Amino acid sequence: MAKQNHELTEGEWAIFWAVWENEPCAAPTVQEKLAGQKNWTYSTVKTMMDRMVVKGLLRTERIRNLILYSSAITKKQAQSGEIMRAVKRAFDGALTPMMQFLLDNNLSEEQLNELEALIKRKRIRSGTAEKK
Amino acid sequence: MAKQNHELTEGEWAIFWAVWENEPCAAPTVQEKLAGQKNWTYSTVKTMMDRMVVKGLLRTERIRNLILYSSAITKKQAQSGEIMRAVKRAFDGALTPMMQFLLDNNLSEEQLNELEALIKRKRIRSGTAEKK
DNA sequence: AAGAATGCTCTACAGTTGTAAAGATTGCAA
DNA sequence: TTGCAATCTTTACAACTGTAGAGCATTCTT
Repeated sequence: MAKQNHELTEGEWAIFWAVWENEPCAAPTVQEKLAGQKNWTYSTVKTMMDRMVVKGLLRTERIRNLILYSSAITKKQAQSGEIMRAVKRAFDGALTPMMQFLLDNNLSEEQLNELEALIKRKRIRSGTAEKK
Repeated sequence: MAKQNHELTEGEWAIFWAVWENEPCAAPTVQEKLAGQKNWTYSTVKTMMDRMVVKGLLRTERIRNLILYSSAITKKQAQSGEIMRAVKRAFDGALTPMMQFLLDNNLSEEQLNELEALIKRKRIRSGTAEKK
């Protein structure tokens, strides 16, 4: 499988979103899906995608004259990588301080409630007893 | 104040960590503090710092022959920006899905407990009643 | 078969980032 | 006062990223 810990650029993220929704898909498809959001020409999209293939982020499969691209990393991996990148840079690699920060600075009361509910639900799902 | 939403690079983060701990401080100081972690020469550090001044990330004050640097954004701002960047790219800008993701993928049982405790403590601190 | 579409390949270029050598300046010590 | 040490200034360069034009190949249409 593809090597972990790819730091995706802004452009790569945009392309991935389109690819994940449509893979396997051709470069023109990606360009169309992105139009409006990113006003990239076909050339631009194709160049970036080919670079991503070299980096091991996308895979290709040639069908006659058409080149189909697929992601070489899952959305989850990418999301996790992005979070890890933030944690590493901004919180010296420690997740809990980042959570603490979010709690203190970014979450509304409503989001706190939501979060608490998520924790409870997660405990139920995974059958873990709450520590008294 | 400095414009918000600076996307800091890896190198800029490294420099900021040193500056926040020592400001106002001279470039050689930063280089020394970073030695071991980043093996940058004085030239490298100085170049980056001067670029950061141009970008409005650092400020300078000249005392006779010495140039002292200070941060133009707080650690909090930078951390928040880094998180927002991750949320924007990897979670389409929505915080709660990111929290959900963390819960599901990155947090251990122990961290869940810790998190729950943090929420409770925060509620007490801010005097907000828990919604029943 | 010829032209139009469609998709691909090649090449290019400017801005940013990491990286640093070389030279200029200046202030202190002998 | 003369030279060394510390610091600053200038210049450079390669890799990466965003951006895209120009031309080539293939296939569809009439």
